[in-house]
Amino acid sequence: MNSQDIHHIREFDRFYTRIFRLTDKYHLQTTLTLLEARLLLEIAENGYNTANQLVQVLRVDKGYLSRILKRLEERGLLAQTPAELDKRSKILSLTDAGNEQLAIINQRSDDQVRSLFTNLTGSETKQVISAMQFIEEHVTKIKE
Amino acid sequence: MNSQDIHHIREFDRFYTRIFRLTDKYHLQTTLTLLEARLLLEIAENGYNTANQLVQVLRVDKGYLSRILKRLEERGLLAQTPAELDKRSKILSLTDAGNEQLAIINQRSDDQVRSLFTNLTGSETKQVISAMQFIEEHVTKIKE
DNA sequence: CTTATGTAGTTGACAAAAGCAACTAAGTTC
DNA sequence: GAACTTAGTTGCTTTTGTCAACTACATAAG
Repeated sequence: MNSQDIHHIREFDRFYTRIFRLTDKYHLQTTLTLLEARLLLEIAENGYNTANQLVQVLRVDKGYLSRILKRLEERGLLAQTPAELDKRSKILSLTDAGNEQLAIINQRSDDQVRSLFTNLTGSETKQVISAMQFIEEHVTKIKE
Repeated sequence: MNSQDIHHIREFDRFYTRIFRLTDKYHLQTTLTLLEARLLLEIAENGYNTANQLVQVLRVDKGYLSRILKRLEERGLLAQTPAELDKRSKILSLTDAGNEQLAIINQRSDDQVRSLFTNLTGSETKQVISAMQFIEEHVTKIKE
């Protein structure tokens, strides 16, 4: 891999964080932080249902996470029920209110993605998505 | 744009931030934060040489930035010389020590990019880069 | 010229986010 | 059942980021 290649990739990285950081604002106009929103999503849609799993996948400090989860619970968005198998851990799930919040966030996030692509034709959009999938499939091969 | 499309794009977004966040650590093993490293880069390589320009391009609070620049100056990495044209502003430039730090960061960052791609063949790498460039060219059309 | 208005950067006060380490309670190993 | 590991909690601290007020300079209008 030559230095031109590396240059292109780092260039893309800066581009990406600049442009798509807009998408990071999807939690605005709700009362949730970015991380809180992401937690709801991971719990409800990606099946991560213990604090420990979330620590692994989001690489966040467990103490910090513990507090955030407590806050979400206090706000009635999250339920933490003691696990039967392993009494040290708690099973996380969204309450109805939590699911509603998540739906709002998803809606807003979808809107923002849509607005990022409004200037593209249908076929350009398809090509961008193909490009994304190509990157995803190939770069995922990596061990962490 | 249909909901499948949106799903793919959001999926890519999560993928990207998860994988490439590794790259965000390029400042590690130096004493610089991510933002500090980025500032050095923008000043030395992208020609942004006033605090105000950096505020625009990186979208950071000017008070916060002011403090960070002061810290970089105190550490001998940055020089701030009063501008002749507009005495309110200061022209930013890296000291030799600052350029050395930046070189280290660039080296490290390059290494990390390289390691992200070690499992790809040469032609796969080329294709990933093409995909990145396609995304970059098309999604940049957007007004902010 | 001088008054009004705008701009670049600084500073203080504060709030939110994140990290670290010690701890509890429950599981695991041998 | 003693030694060790693991899931989550709590107290303490640092880092990061926000906001508003302020200074010094710049620019435009009368």
